[in-house]
Order: sequence, then C-alpha cells, then structure tokens
Amino acid sequence: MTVDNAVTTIADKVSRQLAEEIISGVISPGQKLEEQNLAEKFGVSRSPIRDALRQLSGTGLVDIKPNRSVTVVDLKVDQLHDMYEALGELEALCAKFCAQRMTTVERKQLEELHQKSKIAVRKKSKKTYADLNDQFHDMLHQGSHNESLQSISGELRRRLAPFRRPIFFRGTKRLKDSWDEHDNVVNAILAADAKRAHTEMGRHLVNSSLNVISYIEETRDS
Amino acid sequence: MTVDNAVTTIADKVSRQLAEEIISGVISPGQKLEEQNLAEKFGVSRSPIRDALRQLSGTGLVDIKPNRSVTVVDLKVDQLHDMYEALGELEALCAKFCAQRMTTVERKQLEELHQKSKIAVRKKSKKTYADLNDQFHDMLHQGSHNESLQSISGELRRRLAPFRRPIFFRGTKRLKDSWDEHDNVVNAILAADAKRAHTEMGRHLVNSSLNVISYIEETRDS
DNA sequence: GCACCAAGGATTGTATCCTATATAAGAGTA
DNA sequence: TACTCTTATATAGGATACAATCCTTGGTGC
Repeated sequence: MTVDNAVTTIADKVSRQLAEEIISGVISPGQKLEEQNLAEKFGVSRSPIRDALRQLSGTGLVDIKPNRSVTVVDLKVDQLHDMYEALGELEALCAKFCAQRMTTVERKQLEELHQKSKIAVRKKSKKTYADLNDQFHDMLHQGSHNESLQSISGELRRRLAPFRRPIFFRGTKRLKDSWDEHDNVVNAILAADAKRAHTEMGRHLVNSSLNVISYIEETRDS
Repeated sequence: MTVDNAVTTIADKVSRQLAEEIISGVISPGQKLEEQNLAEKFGVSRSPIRDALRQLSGTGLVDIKPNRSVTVVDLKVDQLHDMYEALGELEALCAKFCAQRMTTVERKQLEELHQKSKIAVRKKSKKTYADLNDQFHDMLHQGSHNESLQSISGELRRRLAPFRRPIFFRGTKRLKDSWDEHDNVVNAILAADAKRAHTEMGRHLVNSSLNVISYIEETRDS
C-alpha cells in the first residue's frame, strides 16, 4: 500500500541518478549538463532529460538559465556561510526535538550507529565514516518527528554535500574531532537534555562549516 | 528569484503565473492541472507547460505522480501541523536575527510598514491587511541577512499561503489579534532584544497555525 | 596585433506525433 | 443487483522535427 511505486518514469530515474552523482561528487559543481549528451548517455531522447533537469532545479542542485546549458550549482563562499548558518540552526533544532521526542528504539539505534562510527574513526576508514556521518544526520532529522523540518534539513544538507565531501578525505584529524562533537550531541539526546543537544549540535555545525569553508578558500581563489 | 527577467521562456512565464494563481487561491488545492487544458489556456503547446509543471513541483506547490494529472498540493492536517511548527521556528529565528542585524533603515521601514497595517486594521480592510501581512513577513525574512534562511522561510510560507489566505476573510478579530502580535515582535526588534523577538515571533506563528488549522478542520472532514 | 563583425555550427526552446497507461463506460454473468 | 471483464477514450510519457538563440571561429579593416 504505502510502499513506493515500482512504476516510475525515465525522467525520475534520470533525476535520481543525476542527483546521486552530483551529491557523491561524480559530477562537479559548475559542470555543464548538456541535454544531448545526457540523452545519449542514458540512451533516451531529450524529453525525459529535460523533465529530469527541471525537477532537479527545484532541489537547488542545478542551475537553469534560459538558452544556456544547465549547470551543477557552484556556491560562492558567502552562500556557503549563509547555508551553513541556516543548516546549523535547523539541525540544532532537530537535535533539540530528538532529545524531547525520540522513542526508546530510536535512541538505541542512534547509540548503535554512533558506536559503529567510533570503529570507523579508529580504523581511519574515511569513506565508511563519511557514510555513517550521513546516516547520523539523517537519523537526527528523522528523530525530530517533524516531516517538514526533516525534509528541509535533508535537502539543505544534500545541497552542501558536494562541498562537504572532500574534508573527510584530507587528514584523519577531522574524523576524530567530528566524532567527539557527535558524542556530545548523542549524550545530550540520550540524557533528554534538549537545551544542551541544541547547543552541541550548533557547535558541531559551526566546526563543520569552518572546515569546509577554509578548504574551499584554500583550493580556489573566488 | 533574480531581478533581470528581460529574457524569459514561455515555461518561465507559465510557471510564475501558475504559482501566483495557486498562492492567491485562484486555483485551489487538489485541483487537477491538465497539460492540454493549460496549453490551450496559454495558447502554446504542451512542451513549455510540461517544463513549467516540473519546475513547480520542486517548490512544493504541485504534486506529480506518473501517468496522472499534476495536482495542486493539498495538505493534510498533520502536514499543516509539521509545516507550521517548522515555519514557526524559522521565522522566530529570522526575528532573532532581525533584532541583531537589521540596519537602521530596515528598522525604520519595518516600523512604517507596521503603522500602515495598523490603519488597515482600523479600516477593517482585509485584503489590504493580508497583503501588508505578507510584506511584513517578507521583510523579516530579508532582515535576517541570511539569504538561505530567507529563501527557505519564504518558500515554506508560500506553500502554506493557499491555506492561510482564508482566515483573514472570516471575521475581523484575527486582524486585530495578528496586529497585536506583530506589535510585540516589532517592539522587540526595535529594542534589539533578540530573545524576546524570537519568543514573540514563535507565539505569533502558533496563533496563526491554530487559526488556520481550526478553520481547515471546520470546513472539511479529513 | 587587435577589435569588431558575420557566418556557421552547436545547443536550447517549442511544436507535433506516436505510444503507453489509466480512468470511465458498458457488456456479460452469477 | 452486484461483480468482473472488456473496451473505448482521454491523458501523460517519450521521440522526433523544427525554430530561436547563443557561441565559436574565421575573416576584415584599422
């Protein structure tokens, strides 16, 4: 009944795959997405490609200008600042609600996930930690028990993904620091301390943003 | 979105007009938007209509299911609850930032706008107040000096517009109450009292949501 | 050499056509 | 009558054709 439909259109599949490739960094910010290219790549006509690109534009992953190729959104440092500030507030809010609303099962799952990522840190496995980190944040969105807040936070986080991804793959210091910050958040949530959960999550995102933005500023001049 | 729109496509125009009609209530939630109909109404082919509808889907104003007509999003009461809770937090945040960041000019403009709407309340001109109310909230979004927060709040507010619109047109009591709540927010912002601005704005949105939701529950069974 | 302009190709925007799917109407049967 | 199955028709999905726009490139004049 509520299980998602097996029936999907080509445009949907294209849209999903492109989103995945943008988020995971296969396609880079600023890159052009030409309709004819994509049509050949997917072995279909331009129509479903166009549909997919229009749908994607709403998610903020691509940028459409009339009579110009669609491009993967490339964010300026100022925009990164704003988005991280907003995301910080949103996720801090999620954490607060998690402390207040998470079920026993959810708290247990959060704890288990957090322990799994501890192992990833110890093993210095960056890829694994990056994935677990995504799951961690998703779980906090969901734990807010507010679908609107969940989807808004999730979408904003996805838009930042292409720029966040690289920072875990520099050194291993950020892994450890990130985990420690998560630890503070988890402890606050498990203790049902809403105020502290809010504060700690806000702090975590400030640190994330500092890392991301300093990395961006190092690797490009703009 | 952007200022310059000398060059626009048919799809853009259609998209904007449909959004406008949905927000203003010309088209109602749940209504079907058939491509052929729209094509005839706008005097164009289905192609740009399709583009427009896909673009709109990303803004959350319409709902697309494969092989079914696009429909104007119709929200369940649960969804209204979640969205209003989220919007309440977002706008409370905006108000907090306004108290901290608004320029002198912006504070002056806010005050003037607020006085204008006082007159609308006194005259019991519902349409005017509804418009000024929109401007008021837009101004607070802008005053946050965070474009990301501004656009997220604005979009969420637009999605709720079709459901919020009717409440000002019942009695005049809500006009007065709404203005009083605005008054508390404005005073806090002008006094640069961030904490109070946050609290009062949150309170205002709780009251708004109560009005909207009780109205919805009266006028339909779902 | 450099700025400017024109011509052509490349790419997106729009129209039209065909196909696949869904919804509604109707026939037949228990 | 109620139900199922069939069939017809309307509508969306996708392919193709054509038009408009942009962008490159090569030439021209200074």
